[in-house]
Amino acid sequence: MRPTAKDLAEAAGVSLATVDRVLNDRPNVSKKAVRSVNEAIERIGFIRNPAAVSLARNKSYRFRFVLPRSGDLYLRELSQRVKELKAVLKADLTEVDYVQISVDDAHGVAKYLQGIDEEEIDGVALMAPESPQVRDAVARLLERNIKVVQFLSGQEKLPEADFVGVDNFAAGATAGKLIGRFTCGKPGKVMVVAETMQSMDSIQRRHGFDTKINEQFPYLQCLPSIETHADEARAGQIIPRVLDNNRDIVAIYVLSSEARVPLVAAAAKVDLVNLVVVAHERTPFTQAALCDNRIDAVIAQDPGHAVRSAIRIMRARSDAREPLAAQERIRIEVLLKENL
Amino acid sequence: MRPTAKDLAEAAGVSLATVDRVLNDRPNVSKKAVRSVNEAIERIGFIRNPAAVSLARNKSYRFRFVLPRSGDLYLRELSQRVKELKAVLKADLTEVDYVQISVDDAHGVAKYLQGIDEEEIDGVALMAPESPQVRDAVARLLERNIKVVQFLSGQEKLPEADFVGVDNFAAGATAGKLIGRFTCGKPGKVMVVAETMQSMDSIQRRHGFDTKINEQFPYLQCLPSIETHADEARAGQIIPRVLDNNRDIVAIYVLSSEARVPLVAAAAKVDLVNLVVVAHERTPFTQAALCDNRIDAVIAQDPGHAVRSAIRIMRARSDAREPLAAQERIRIEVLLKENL
DNA sequence: GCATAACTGAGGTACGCACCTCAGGGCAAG
DNA sequence: CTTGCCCTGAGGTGCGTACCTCAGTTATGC
Repeated sequence: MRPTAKDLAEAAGVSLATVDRVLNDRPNVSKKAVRSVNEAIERIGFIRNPAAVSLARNKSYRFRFVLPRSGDLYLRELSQRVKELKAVLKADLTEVDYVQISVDDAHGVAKYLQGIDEEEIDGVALMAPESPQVRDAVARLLERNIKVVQFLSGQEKLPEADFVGVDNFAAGATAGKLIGRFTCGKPGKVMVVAETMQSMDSIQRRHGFDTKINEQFPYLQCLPSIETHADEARAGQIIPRVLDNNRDIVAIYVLSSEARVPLVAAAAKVDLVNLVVVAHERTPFTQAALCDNRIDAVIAQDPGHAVRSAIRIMRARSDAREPLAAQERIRIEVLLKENL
Repeated sequence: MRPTAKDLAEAAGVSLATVDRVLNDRPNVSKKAVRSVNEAIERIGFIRNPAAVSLARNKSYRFRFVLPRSGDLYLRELSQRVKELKAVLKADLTEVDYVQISVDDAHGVAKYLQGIDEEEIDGVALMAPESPQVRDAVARLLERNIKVVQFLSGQEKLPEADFVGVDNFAAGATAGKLIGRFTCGKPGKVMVVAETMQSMDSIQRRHGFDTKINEQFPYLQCLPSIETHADEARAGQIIPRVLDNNRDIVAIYVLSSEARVPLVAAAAKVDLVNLVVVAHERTPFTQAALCDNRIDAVIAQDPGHAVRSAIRIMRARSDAREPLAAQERIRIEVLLKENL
């Protein structure tokens, strides 16, 4: 039979009340009592019954995902995953929702975060770019005991908040490796497209990419990053122009999470099937493009995993538990047509 | 406030006892009562509090992983993951252990399964090759209400039991794609090494591999599968001989889960760095070999995910719930040096 | 040695549900 | 009509923990 708190009290030679005080860090316990209880825990292998804890506390969790307003297909995937989990998690006393705000306006983000009521929200998963204001707002959330997870996006990692997402340097290097090997030693230029090079993710991906290419495939020449600013018209102008001016482009690397706009723009000028194309994130577009060989490989981080992981981490933090690091590492997935 | 069973009784116009009978499928309830309760559930959005259910039932889960006795590094990874989860899951009233038996002896496997006591074990995750005897034994386990998960290994999938693992045809095709693209159009032979071609996984991987190569890289010639039977001495003899007889080998595909033995044998004759090498499963060996370029890519299924998934499925089945299919799909991972 | 603070134990209630008993009502077959 | 069966409600107990009160005990400072 699994030992209960009562057994623990007996084994430690104290009362149930004292056991309770020790287990829940209540004041007015002597060091001696703490010691004897802790020792008894080890000795008899006491483990709190989480179901009973949950029932007695009768506490529920309310988490919010703060996502960018702008965005295309990948963002839709993310919000879709949150919605799906919403239904599932209701059973577990966990309420999840999401909002979309303009993350480019750091001041607005900070203001939004400040407006979050700690009586209503226990944790926030924040997908927003780095800025001093946001850093500050996050720090203040933590002060108010609202757990924060830095979600996918590229703040400089705050040591106080958990991070869910991949190592973007490695992701870029992986893209570089694939482009290098898939181009088979053929010299030429590589077009690199981003939404913006302001964000930490883009910088890190680009850095990993360049490092890999320079080191191992020096006959490939990477062009400066094209920034679309998520503007379809702008992309439709610039990208064909670059393709025109560089007839020896052999590969395209789209390092932003949204590949549709730039690749549709590029397809107006060249047949993507004849180029090596690597993009990020699995979306209906990239998946279809993989299938008909317009894209050769996709570097992805599973949005479902990411959302679940963020929730598990916020829950653990709310319970003052350590999350299981091993389980929460998000993998850099390499998707080919064959392993979709 | 979240509605409780009491609220539900009120809303349905019946007593708590009847609500209980409906919720737990007890006998002696009129169809009318069932209807009005179910309708009230929808109406007020009643959801059982799982913590209270767990506490009241005071039930615990005991699951067993049945793994092969033979095996090298990947098997060690698997058992390691089981051990790790053992400690974590104790908190959740879930006992997990594993045994290793000689899975080649179908009769022995069947006998072992038959000997499992349904009073002691609620679920079995079975990693063993297909055979009529094993199929039969699994069916009898299910009859005794012991949940069964077909774990990673290649039975023909029993429709009654859940399966955790990857699509091995797709895994083989992925390996074929990588070898095809990494060899860059250079004609030559491909050495294919397996432990045995008796098992369903091997057959499917080989089939996927051949299909891909024939379809897209016909200038590559795949040699017949070499079977090592996990015998180091045998591998040390055959593999160098094949390499000697086929000087135009440009790639090696190790389709078994254990890559160490065949690749060490091959390395005695050739420098793996100069060949395209694709293997399966992340182990200390494959990881090190990726790092120093002896292996170009590894096709992997994360053993930690697989173990956790099997446990979640067995738990869901024990609770007569449907597992969440979307979460339990095991990905075919492509590992390069860069995204380890 | 006395006041005060720090500690301890006994006992209770609550959480939401599962599972049990038992009494009584309705209904059909004989 | 009775007998028996199906159905229903009322009420209780227990699961293991959190959290509360209050009386009583032991150290601490002065």
